[in-house]
Amino acid sequence: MSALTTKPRLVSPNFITEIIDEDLKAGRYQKIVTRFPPEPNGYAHLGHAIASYIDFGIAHDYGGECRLRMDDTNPEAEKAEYAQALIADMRWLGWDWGPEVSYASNYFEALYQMAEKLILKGLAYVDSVSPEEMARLRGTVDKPGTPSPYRERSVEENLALFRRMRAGEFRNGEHVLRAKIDLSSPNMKLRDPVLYRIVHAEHYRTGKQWCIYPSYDFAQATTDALDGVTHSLCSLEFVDNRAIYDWLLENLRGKCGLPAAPRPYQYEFARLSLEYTVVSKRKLRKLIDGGFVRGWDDPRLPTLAGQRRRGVRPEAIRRFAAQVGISRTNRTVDIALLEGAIRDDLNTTAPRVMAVLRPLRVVLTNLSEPRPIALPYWPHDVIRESPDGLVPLPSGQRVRPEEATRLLSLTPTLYIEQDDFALTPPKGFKRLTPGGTVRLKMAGVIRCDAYQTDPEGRVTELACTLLPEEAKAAGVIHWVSEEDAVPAEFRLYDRLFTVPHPEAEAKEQEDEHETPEDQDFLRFVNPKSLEVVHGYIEKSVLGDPTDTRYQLERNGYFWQDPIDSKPGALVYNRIVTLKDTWGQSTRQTEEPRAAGSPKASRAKKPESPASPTASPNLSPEQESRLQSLLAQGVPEAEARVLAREPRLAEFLLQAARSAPAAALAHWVVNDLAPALRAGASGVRPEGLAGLVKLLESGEINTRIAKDVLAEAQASGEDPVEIVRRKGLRQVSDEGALEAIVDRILAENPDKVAAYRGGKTGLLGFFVGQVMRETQGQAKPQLVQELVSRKLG
RNA sequence: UGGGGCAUCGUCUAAUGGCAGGACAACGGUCUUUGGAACCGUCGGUCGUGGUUCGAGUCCACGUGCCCCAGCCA
Repeated sequence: MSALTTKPRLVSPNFITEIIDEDLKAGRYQKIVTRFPPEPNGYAHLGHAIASYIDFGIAHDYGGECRLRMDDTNPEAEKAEYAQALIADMRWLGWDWGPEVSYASNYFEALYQMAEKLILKGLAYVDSVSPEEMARLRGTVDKPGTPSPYRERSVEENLALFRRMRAGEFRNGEHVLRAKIDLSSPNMKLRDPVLYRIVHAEHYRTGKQWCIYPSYDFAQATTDALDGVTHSLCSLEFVDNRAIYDWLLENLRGKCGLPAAPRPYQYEFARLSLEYTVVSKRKLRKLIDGGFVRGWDDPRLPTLAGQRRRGVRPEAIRRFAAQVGISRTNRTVDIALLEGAIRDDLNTTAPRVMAVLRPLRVVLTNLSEPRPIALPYWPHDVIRESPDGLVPLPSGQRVRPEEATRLLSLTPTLYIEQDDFALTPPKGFKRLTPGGTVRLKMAGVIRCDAYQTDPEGRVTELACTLLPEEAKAAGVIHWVSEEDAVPAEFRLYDRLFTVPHPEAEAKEQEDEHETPEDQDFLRFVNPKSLEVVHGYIEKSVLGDPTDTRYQLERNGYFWQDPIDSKPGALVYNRIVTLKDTWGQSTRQTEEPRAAGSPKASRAKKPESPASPTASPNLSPEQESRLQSLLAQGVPEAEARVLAREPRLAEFLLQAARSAPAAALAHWVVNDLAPALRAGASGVRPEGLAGLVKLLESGEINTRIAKDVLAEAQASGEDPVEIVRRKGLRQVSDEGALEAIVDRILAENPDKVAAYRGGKTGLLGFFVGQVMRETQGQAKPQLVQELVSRKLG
């Protein structure tokens, strides 16, 4: 807890931190250790960023550690290049994993020993059927698997075979090592999963030292344990694999150098997808190979390399990750959330300078000589909100606001944006028009007196007059003097796809046209995802560090492309646009947000008009049980549930020997059922009956009964005994309750006013307060009556 | 189809059984030498049907929808 107060927490509380809190409280672990285990088979993308944020962030929040581990168990897919890139990306994000990167491949020998241990214990066997045969024998989701003829090999034979596998005596696919678990398990993952397979391939780290490699399941569990991981967080598609994870660790703990306790446990969270892009490595590769983008670091890609090259700062990505948080719900994040995080980050870190992307030449007819102008790097609001009153120069040096300027000059010829002049302005246009005026930012108001056009009618040059300072102008535009103008290329990036969910969209089409290949998502690539224009940027930037991010006023955030930009040939990437409320209203309804979102297909109102009281059909036996229950006064809703579940009905019947069945039924169905089904209820029928009698007599209230029952289920103590031991009793003394009600009302004058103002939902709040105050013992009906009477 | 997971404003996400709140988006306004930022406001939600309860987004039942699992990938 003390660690939390020193640094702000990165990950907001969630279902996993709840588990951690409990584990820590129970003393199960001294220190939290998590891990981020990417496979080095491609470049990290925003999905990795989110996952790493959760793994590293939670470790950070608990003052624990997070290991960065290369999950390199498949030599055919992995490369040193990818591992290096992954490490660089994680470092860029700012994560700290201590001095060493962990590698699954470092543990190959230890893992091998554990596999032999499993063989020795008769828990693993060498199978020698073909892959096709194994698939056939595994059965299907509704047919159990059948044992392979090799399943009952002796320990000696298995051991000998496994050692020969390691020695390289067999070809790929001839044998595998399998865990002997359960071939008829409804969980397909448990049907004797493969632990080791033969792969004659060169591993980027271990070379040809090995020709057998551990599978994902075997490696995850074992390397987690070896790394000292306490909480192993992974994504939701591995929920079924957790059973293997637990099986392995339960059988391996205390052996082969693994501690008997504590051991790591796996917890899963949802991955997220992002609109207007794809993240699967296969699809990214298709975009690259198909020439749609220029490489893994193309600024349009969701790869971290791409985002970095685009100019996005790691702070922005972390901000984004913090916002999307962590959950178990499949989600597709609105791209605006990412863009917002990037803008927020840059707004206070990127100095403002001017550049004209699509230049239109302007001649000031009444300006004879250059006029020097000191332009501030920062707008008023950033200056005002600066915590220390200082503001950075592009060099990073913090200075007083009045010193944060650069010197430019207004000259008789200059450039403005083509878009900032309109011959026939749309309604609401606040820029320059023939005969109209506009203010040049920090330089003065001009009036357009004349314009020249080319043969096609395009405006090529404006003749303007510089007006006195008091002149009125509708808007303010940016500009660059010819004398200060440095030519530059500007790369304007837009979304990579024209639809928010290219994969879903492609899938739908596939269903319709039976397209054989899954190439269809490529049809939605946005042909205008990159627009290159040539314009001018003010020369002040020449003296700045090349990695300076700027806001080019009114144009968006930019920085120099770290690879293509050269001193004589500047290239700027647009990191993100500015929010453009004008453009939005003008652009009018273009893309009516294509359907195809995963949620769009979620039937909002499925509406089953058929049967309002849809109850499943009962077998004759269940039907007769139902009738007998009804005869004993059990309400129909409960009776139906009980009729279908003999175990519950039996419990009720036993309890009903000493209390009325009608009063018992809902307790059995609503409160006890889950534990009863699992055969793990600590409450016996007589216990429930006793409790219900107390309730019926008015000695206790439902609140108390519920709490006591929950406690009894967990501890096995008799509920009536708990009531007695704790001295629980319903308080229905009106005078006593009234005093408490009065106090609660007096303590919350604002809520009282709100209630009287019509916010009647607050009744529950007041009752809740009184219930809390009396530790659940007040008679709620009475409290409710008192509260509404007093507020009435 | 067997097993598993999930369901809260358009999107993301909160709410020990007790005020359905926040962020993004949208819309409107204030302010602004950026049609930016900031500030204020508006719009808008518990998948459905029953049940338990003084009180249900939360517990129970039955539905509905989406996702994952039948690689010697991870």
